[in-house]
Amino acid sequence: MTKKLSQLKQDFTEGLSQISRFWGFPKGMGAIFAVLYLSPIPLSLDEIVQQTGLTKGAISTEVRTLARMGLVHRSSKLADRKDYYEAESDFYTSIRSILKERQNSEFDRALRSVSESLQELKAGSVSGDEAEVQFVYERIKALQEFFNAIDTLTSAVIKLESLGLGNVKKILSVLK
Amino acid sequence: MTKKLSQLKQDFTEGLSQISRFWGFPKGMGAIFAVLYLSPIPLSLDEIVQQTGLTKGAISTEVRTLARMGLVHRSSKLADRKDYYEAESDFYTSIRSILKERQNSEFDRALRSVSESLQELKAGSVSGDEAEVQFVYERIKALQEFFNAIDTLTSAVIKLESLGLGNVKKILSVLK
DNA sequence: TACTACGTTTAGTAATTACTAAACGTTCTA
DNA sequence: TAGAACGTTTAGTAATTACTAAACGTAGTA
Repeated sequence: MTKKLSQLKQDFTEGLSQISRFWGFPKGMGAIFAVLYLSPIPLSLDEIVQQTGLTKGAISTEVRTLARMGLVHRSSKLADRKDYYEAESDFYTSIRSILKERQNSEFDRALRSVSESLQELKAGSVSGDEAEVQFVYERIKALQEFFNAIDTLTSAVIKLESLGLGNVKKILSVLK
Repeated sequence: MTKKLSQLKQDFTEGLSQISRFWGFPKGMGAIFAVLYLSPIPLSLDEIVQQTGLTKGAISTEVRTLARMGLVHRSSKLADRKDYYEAESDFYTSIRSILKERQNSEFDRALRSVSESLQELKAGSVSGDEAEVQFVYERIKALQEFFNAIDTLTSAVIKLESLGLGNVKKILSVLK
């Protein structure tokens, strides 16, 4: 029982869409990436429209965030006004740029607010039941230390010029 | 300038709500966790209602998923029909159970569909332009290898009886 | 047995997010 | 200068998700 290549591509795209949603991204984003990832040549906006069924507007914005995350790259041909996009094929590279992206986002702001709470407690400028204040202090401190560990870890990953299979293996060997 | 402990707790809760949303969880979930995390004693559903402003229904369901993820624990006092909840305070433990959670979820299904695509290509049961089939095959294979690496890594983390600061440091030392 | 105190489920609503369709601005071409 | 071929923005809609209010089920108490 054979299957058309186009059908296979579609199934694959479907799968990536789900994965995308699972990670909290729009499913359209997964679809766009999938189409680009399976294309041997860079595609224009309109070609992506054709292959995904989404509208130009949606793709225009989503492809931009994909580019910001380093998952796709924009290029252009001389004497052609169209933009072309192709998928980054080294996922380790992508991961790094996603992490980088996330470091200076909303998350950081929220994180900072946790730090602030801790500062206030440290400075003794919080009134309330002594024992409870102490308890809350310990807890928030523990949380912050955890966040710091995560942050250190991601920074380390970002700094690697390539997280490759080699590094993954190294990590594995240390962990067992 | 001093601040009431209750105010500080509220700010902190606000912060965790944002972080929760950032990671694709309902913000209420973050709030519930925050309240439990800052409480020296386990809290009943109704106490959580009071401190978060959410309804019992919502909390009932969300606290359950928190428990499934290993972020909170349910307990009960003798001669008291109420359920009590307290936060897991070792985040490394939490991470492990979250990872465990995720391994047998939607994600796996989607992942398997990718594997299937690969199988079909391997078996030669896909018709289409030869060169393109080959290209698609290479790409999907690369993706799967990446997924496998991730999977191996998370499995390794899950197996550690404790991912502690020690292990984090080990990883760091290997990476640089 | 009926009453109360709880947690859960359900049906509906509010809020958020993903998307569409169409107007728009810019740049190139004639 | 007008027109065409683009990508982008915007205003509105559809779909999804988070939540509320209230009915429900169960177990313990009088």
